[in-house]
Amino acid sequence: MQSTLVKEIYRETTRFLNQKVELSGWVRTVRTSKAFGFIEINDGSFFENIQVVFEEGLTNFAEIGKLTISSAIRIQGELVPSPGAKQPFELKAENIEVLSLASADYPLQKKRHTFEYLRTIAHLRPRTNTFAAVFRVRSMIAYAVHKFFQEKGYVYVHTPIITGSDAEGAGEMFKVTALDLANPPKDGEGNVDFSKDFFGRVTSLTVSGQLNVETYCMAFRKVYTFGPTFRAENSNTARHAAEFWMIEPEIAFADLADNMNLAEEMMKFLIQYALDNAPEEMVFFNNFVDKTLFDRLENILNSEFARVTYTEAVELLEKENAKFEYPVRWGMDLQTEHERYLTEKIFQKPVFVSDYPKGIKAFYMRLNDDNKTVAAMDLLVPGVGEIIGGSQREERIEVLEGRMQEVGLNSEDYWWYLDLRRYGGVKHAGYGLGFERVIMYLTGISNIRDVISFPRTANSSEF
RNA sequence: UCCUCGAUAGCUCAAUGGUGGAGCAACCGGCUGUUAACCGGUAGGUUGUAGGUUCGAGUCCUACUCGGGGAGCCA
Repeated sequence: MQSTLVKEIYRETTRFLNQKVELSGWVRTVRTSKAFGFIEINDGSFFENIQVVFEEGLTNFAEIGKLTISSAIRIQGELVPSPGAKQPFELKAENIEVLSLASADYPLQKKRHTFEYLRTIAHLRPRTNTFAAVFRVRSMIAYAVHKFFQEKGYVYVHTPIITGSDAEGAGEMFKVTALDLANPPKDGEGNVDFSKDFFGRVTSLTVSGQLNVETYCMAFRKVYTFGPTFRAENSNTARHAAEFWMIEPEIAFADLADNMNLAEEMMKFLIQYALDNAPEEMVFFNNFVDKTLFDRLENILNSEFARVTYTEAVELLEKENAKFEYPVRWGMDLQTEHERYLTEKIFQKPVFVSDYPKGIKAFYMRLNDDNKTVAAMDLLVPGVGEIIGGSQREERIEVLEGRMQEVGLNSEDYWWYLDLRRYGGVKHAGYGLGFERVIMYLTGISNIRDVISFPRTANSSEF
């Protein structure tokens, strides 16, 4: 008999009802009585379990009644309507084969566990309802990201993981070296001589694919990256990780407004995709993780994101200065408390904040005509904070070189980046989207460590 | 990295400076439709690590490790 998947049974019930089927899966719970019992199994194909009924007529009835949680079994039987209220159908077992008996000290019990504990058993936590739901949604949303951009004609560019550009200013970098760290070669001044290293220079793990992907943008017009990103910041928060995935679209012949339009359309697409394609998981999140999830997501789908300039945001916030630990004034970067107040209290939905003072933003962002602000934008969302950071890029070479000088960068190190402005450079824009932050936003999970399979944070790289 | 709170049975938590307990899980038994099944019983401990104060420390002090919340940095 050919094995059937639980997902097929749920999605095409009439095809299987009152038919013989074979299932295989892992035991989630066993409830026994003297002459019969129930097993719920999960076969990995679907969020929901299926209930198996077994009776004392089975030759191995006693053995089956003592099955431990997470044991693997194969069942042949008939799919029948269930008299119980909690499931529409159940499998009446005619034969149950024990494929693998799990040790009784299996650490996941039939009870609620804290996320903190589950992080210590990251190799087992995808077997829980919550993490099964999180990681199935994560997989679907990764696909949805590609679907969104590919169907719009974007070219997916694999930018390098190892980079020699050392001074992008996006964060502390992890060094990549093949030198013997116990005995590295030294130069005349006693410093490590990286010219003897594998690449003949200092190299690091990428903190952003942006500078590289801009080059492909000038060839393909619409491009995106989607890959791992590394920051050696000693951040200890619920929304930072040392290794995370980032999506960076870049569009030519486009300005900051086009950039924001794209970001808004993409966010709505991803939300709709999750609701349409993972309904069981999303209902679970709404019931057990964040009871406001559906209200929040529906509100976003049905409304336009707010858009304010930094200057307007500062004016709005200054009226509320009494409420803040750090009062707002023009020229300072917005504190987390200010960002939260904007998106959670004033607008109560996602808000783009644009046109920040040039002094607090990166050198490559396009200088506005006021000479004081740059065409940058952050997307702030309730509960998560900054989920997107982007800008229109400076395409005027003399302005760009001037900005690099202001912030102390050596333009020779960026010769190929500057070349883009020499050879058909046009206005263009792009942004970086933190993939994990999207998953947090879509699921209501509040710690980034719980939306990455094996999170890497400071002092934490077990598994 | 800073502020703050915490770490006790496999898990979630109690225990006034004076004999470390409970619920759940595990194990044994019972139960004819269960739904985190239920009922009875058994076993389970170097109180995060290293020092210190004290007649006596889970409890007080110091350092460290890890975790939660907040901040900085950002995605």
